[in-house]
Amino acid sequence: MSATPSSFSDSAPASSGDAGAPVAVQATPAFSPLYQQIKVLMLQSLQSGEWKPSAAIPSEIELATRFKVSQGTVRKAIDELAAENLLVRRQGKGTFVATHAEHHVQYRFLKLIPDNGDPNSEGPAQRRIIDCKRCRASADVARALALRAGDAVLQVRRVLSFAGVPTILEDLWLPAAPFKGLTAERLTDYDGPMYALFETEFGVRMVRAEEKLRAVLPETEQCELLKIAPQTPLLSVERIAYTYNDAPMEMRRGLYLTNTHYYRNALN
Amino acid sequence: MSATPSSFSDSAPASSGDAGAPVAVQATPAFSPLYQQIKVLMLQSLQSGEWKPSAAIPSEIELATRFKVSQGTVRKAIDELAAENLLVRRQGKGTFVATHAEHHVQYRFLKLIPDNGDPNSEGPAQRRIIDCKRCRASADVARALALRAGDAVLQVRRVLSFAGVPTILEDLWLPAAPFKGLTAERLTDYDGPMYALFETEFGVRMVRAEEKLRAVLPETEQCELLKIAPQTPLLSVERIAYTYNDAPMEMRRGLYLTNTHYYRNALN
DNA sequence: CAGTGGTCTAGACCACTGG
DNA sequence: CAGTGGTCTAGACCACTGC
Repeated sequence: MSATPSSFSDSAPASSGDAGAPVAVQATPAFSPLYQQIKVLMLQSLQSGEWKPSAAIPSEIELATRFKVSQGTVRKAIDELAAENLLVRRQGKGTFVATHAEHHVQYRFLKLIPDNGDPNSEGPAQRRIIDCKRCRASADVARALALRAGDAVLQVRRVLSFAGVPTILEDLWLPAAPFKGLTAERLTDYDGPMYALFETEFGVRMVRAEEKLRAVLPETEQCELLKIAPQTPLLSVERIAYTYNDAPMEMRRGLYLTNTHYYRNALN
Repeated sequence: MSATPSSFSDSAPASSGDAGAPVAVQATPAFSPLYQQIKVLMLQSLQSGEWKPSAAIPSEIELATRFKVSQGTVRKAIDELAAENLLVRRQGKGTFVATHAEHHVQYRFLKLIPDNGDPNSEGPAQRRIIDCKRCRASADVARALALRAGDAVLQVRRVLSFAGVPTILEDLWLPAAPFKGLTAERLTDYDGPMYALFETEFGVRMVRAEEKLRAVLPETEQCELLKIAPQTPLLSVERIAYTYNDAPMEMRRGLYLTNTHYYRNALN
């Protein structure tokens, strides 16, 4: 390495000392370590589709020569991307783009667990799509998805059952543009997590999500769909899921029956 | 470095398989990288109290010479401990033992947030200790705390209010032995998070926790304490908190009013 | 066996903190 | 200014995978 590691990004040196005036605040000196810059480049490769879900990315040595840095530096970049669940390292095999399919746990973002604590004990959930229609975004949905109120969105409603017992009622909203062509039929026919379908069919990869939980009482229509008595308390889970660049791509509201299941959370 | 890095640690393999049988599974070849071994040593220093909460630990160079490894190796050990929130790195100053006190966020484990999303907007919670008594562990509590049913435990009940509105009703159980001398008065007088008091007064540091969430309806006594109407749905939060070595040290059951607050969770 | 990620080292230099 | 954590390098070697 002969080139200076600081890369571009610093045009005029700002003549730090200057004189005369207080020169305002000069917030961040905008120093970014090399591995962070490389992380950004790798994120672009992910986002652009150069590296596709479940595929292997180039080896560390290859990336090191491509970016003209040492192996240790790309390693640190990969480490961070792996910590964010964007990449998966497999010793002896390579580094792979994370995916919602083939992920040993069926639903990575679903934290509802049967009382015995073992998500595998009851087998895969039965999914029933109730509705999938195109409509206009309400103010709430628009805000969540960073759209304008009235923009076209897709609304999906479904019920998940475990061991034949309806347990989750979900409504979800998607921006219409990226999901053009999504129908109830495709949702029903697809065998696997919905987010896996989004990856393979629409090229939209959900990277992280935030949930807001509340205890609520159901409305009568919801009682019918879940086949429960009125006044049964339900766990309301409102989720916003993000793709790369923190762009919101899904808003979802689930009602969870917590008689035989619970929402598990780990605090660190 | 002259010594082999693999260290001791493999005396009698516990003869897990027992006799006659097919020799069992021979799980791990028991290879442990150097930095993991050092991490264990550092954990011992934390657990033994050699390094106290909020104090600085020795510098990386100092630790490197003490453990006779390179700085990079202790660095990796510290990195992991920092990722687990056991240590806090501060560039230019040193590495410090994490603590529940002086942590800019008042309650590190409390995920209930006001609707506006800003935990600071309503100031500190008002705490009212209702009860603190010594009693015998029920089967549930005993299992959670790894005790025997009937063992002595302390039971605390309290109410947290925000802006004068009762919002959280909590019952919590502690093993009596480590918390000998805990009284309602000390709980009331102490100004700061309860876990901070546990650190300074009893040398018990809570390291992580697991929560199980459900939606429930309150009993009449609970309605009175929270000053709510019957049939108000509440978020039930059952927590088990662990100290070092994954030893459970607290079982807690909270009832959260989610009219003006929500439980926030981030999924990665 | 070759190729991949994982560990470890030694040393140079940078950025931040505080006296 | 000295001391701390943070970055970066180059190279050696180890552990794991699959052919």
